[in-house]
Amino acid sequence: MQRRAEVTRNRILEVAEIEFSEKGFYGSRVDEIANKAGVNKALIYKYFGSKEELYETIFSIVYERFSKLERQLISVEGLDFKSRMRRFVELDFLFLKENPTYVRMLMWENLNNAKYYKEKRLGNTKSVILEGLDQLLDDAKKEFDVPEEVTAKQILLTIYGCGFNYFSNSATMMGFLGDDMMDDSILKERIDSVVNMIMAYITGGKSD
Amino acid sequence: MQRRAEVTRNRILEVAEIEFSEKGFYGSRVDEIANKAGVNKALIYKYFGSKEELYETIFSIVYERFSKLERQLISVEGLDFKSRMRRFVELDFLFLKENPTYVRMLMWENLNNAKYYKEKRLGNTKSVILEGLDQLLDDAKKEFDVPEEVTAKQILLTIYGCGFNYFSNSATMMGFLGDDMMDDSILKERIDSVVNMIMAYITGGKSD
DNA sequence: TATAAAAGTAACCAAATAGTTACTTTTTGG
DNA sequence: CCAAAAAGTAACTATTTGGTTACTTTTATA
Repeated sequence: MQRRAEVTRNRILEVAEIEFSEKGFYGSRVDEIANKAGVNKALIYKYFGSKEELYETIFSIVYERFSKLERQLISVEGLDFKSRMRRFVELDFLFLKENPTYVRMLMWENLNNAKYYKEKRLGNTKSVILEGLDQLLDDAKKEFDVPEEVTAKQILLTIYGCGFNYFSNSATMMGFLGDDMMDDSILKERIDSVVNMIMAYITGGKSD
Repeated sequence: MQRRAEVTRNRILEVAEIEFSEKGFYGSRVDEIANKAGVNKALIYKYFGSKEELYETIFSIVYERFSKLERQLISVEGLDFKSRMRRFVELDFLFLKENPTYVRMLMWENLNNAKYYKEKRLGNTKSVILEGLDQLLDDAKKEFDVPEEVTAKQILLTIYGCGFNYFSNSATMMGFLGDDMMDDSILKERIDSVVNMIMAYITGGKSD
């Protein structure tokens, strides 16, 4: 592929990512993607074959960014357990804040019963994350008296649940929170709360 | 409106709820809704005016079910604070499990920047919920030494976040959890974990 | 039971949309 | 510098889709 073609291809990808994340597969129009990319529609079919394959390509790219984050999460650094846990939660929230297209594409994907997610066998990093969190918990057990029921799985569900939901449902949450949920200080409060809650859970309240 | 008309109208509503929750506004086809309801398409326009108004009607109906739950949540019963908190979380999880169309419609709605949610000024019950949770917290303060940073807002975000996300993202979570997330014992484990975590947070680990 | 109103339908339309074909322009290597 | 290959386009098609119109059937009641 020539230089010019790569530039054009990337322009299509950029535009299509925004379109698909905003409107989903059904809501997006190939004509509109072509127009916004300043390109003839036929070129999209030449490069990507079909609307569906274009969508798949975009989803893989966007999901890969999250996979990269997960690889960071498994070896999170910090002086003690709490600061490592804080960093873990912070990295997750920060990623979600800075990657709204990921949040939206994962929502579309879940509404579509994770069709492409399953097809491409993504989510295999998850067991790696669980192992990493398990090791983190082992370290916690040296510092604190961790209750038996505390598992990496439950903690991950809590962090991912609180994190993802904060951003995915912000439109319907906005109203009742009143605040600007994307405001840095509000966000910091939320992160602090999640960290402290998890710490209380893990340490049985004897963390300080 | 005659008896027959009401039956027909309800049949359309039932079918449309499934269609819209499964495929969203753009993915749903008026023709298909008409076919599945065993009705001529023109009748849908006679009753509801447009595809958009039909969607709005459905969304209001589905959201009202959640509003009803919230009215239950504010006056949750129980012997002590922990059992009331448990009941609160249980009711939320149970509702989400039994109302998959609500979960999906709220996801569509959030992807649509809460257009109808805002238009219809839904979510006004949220401040009522916050007040209810505040009163629950006041009761907790009689029993336990509750840290200052603990607020109704943060607890609600945690419960709603963990609850909603568990169901909304189950398709992409399934893979890494391995289990059947809808299995009663797995679900009970999750609820227990959320309750215990919140209790540890609120009581500073001195709940038992 | 006659009739008016309500319930319901067949068949159509205009616009939109995914995808294709035959063509022109640009780039590059010998 | 020129021919072949790659990049890119204009204009088309078949189908789908939201929406409408003119019509028939059913129901209730005076």
